[in-house]
Amino acid sequence: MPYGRRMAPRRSAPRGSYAKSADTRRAILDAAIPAFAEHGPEGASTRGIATAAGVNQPALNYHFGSKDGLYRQCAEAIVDRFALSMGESTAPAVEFLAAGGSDAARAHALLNGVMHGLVNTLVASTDAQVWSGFVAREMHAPGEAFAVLYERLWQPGTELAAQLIHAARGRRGGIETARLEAAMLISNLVAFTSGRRVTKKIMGWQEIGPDQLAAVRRSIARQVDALVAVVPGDE
Amino acid sequence: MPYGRRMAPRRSAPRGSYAKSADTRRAILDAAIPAFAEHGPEGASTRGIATAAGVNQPALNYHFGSKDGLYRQCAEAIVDRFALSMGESTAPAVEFLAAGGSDAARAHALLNGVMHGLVNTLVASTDAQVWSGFVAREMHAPGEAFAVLYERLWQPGTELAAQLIHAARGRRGGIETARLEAAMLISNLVAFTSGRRVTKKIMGWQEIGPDQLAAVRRSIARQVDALVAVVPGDE
DNA sequence: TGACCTTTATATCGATCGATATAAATTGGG
DNA sequence: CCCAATTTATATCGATCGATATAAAGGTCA
Repeated sequence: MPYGRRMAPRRSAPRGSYAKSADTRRAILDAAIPAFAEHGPEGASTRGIATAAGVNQPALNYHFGSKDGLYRQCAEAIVDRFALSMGESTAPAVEFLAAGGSDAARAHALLNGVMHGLVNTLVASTDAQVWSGFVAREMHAPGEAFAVLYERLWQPGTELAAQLIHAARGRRGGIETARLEAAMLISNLVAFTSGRRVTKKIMGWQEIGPDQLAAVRRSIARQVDALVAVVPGDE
Repeated sequence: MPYGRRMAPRRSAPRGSYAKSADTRRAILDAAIPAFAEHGPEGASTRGIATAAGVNQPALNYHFGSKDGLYRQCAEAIVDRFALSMGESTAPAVEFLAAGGSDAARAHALLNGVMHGLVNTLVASTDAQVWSGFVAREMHAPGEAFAVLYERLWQPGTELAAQLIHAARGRRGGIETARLEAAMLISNLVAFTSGRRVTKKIMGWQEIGPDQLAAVRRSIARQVDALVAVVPGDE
């Protein structure tokens, strides 16, 4: 029986050097992420994703095992790409905190840098507009990807901002309050990710260009300044 | 042919006094809203909604015409309930603005009142946890309900907050900036609606009780104070 | 109470879903 | 170049989807 041998579906990239396979996987992921973002894990159809990716439908099961497996890999891919985009602005902040840095002014500057990078990644880039639908859905209705997004995105991101707020206050005031304020500070930006369409309509913006980005950065910087200036409990 | 006469499905409440029908409609809506919120308009099944509502599946088509018709009515119901919950805190603010009020301190107080009401409605109430999934999804992936939510929820809500910010600044600074800041101020609260699960996990909160609510209100009030204290362009 | 309208329940249709058995084509190591 | 492993393509399965035709029950008012 020379042909027709059945194979167990793969769950990870092959060891061999079949280069084409990696391209197919990438094409499927690039089609699946916007599909899941728009229609959700239940509403998106494997046939639709396959057509958009230019492959046939069983290719999804072959490369990712199942629809849920593909969904999980989409989450991993989103986190990887987000981390890649944020690395430049978070690396010095992580280094500063790991060294136990206590220079409040430097912490303040690093916090501004991280938020600047976050605005670039989430507001200026068009990729994040696709990711945000995926991420927002998983946040409200936890599914197969919740653990990945929490451990690698939400928790470390919020904690980094919280530590920087705390350090910028000279380590005065509670870290719990700093965490809450970090979560709310980051939440501001959903007005330009998930809520981008509504915000543009309300603001009468045709697009989010340099002028609009500058306005967003000004508003964020003002919030950071106000946040750092007040030590909770001291008021 | 005494039985089996076919009827055109209804699209609105019947004129007569068949009281039971209103109960059925309400039961279907109360089952449909969380179903749509969790699984989306495509992922939620009419059979699942019917079972949860304690009715049979064709009842949905009979009372709401179609799945899309039910989805639209869910949006209307959510906006109605939201408006009912917010009326107490928005009414005096609307009145103040309609009268062309120019007392900046009063505008500041009214803005605090509106945000206080918003925290009560979105963070303290459990209903909003269900609504938020519905609303957030429609915000990112506009569907049958986008127009209703925009015209009756997002646009007037943001505009009210923007006008109050502007008035609290003594009408100095641009109204556009106030609109942007209003949108971002309100966005803060998604950390406790769509993002409630993640925020609770990050904060280590078992529940959002009086202490947690007070912390949220403090943080919002500080943001409002900082917002009003700075007139954009004057810095 | 009887005629009529409204509402609920049953059965079923065609379409589409995710998954898989199977076959064919492609690729890389010897 | 050839054999074996990998990847892609075809066909089809059972399950579930939204919708509707039809039947039965419940309510209203003369």
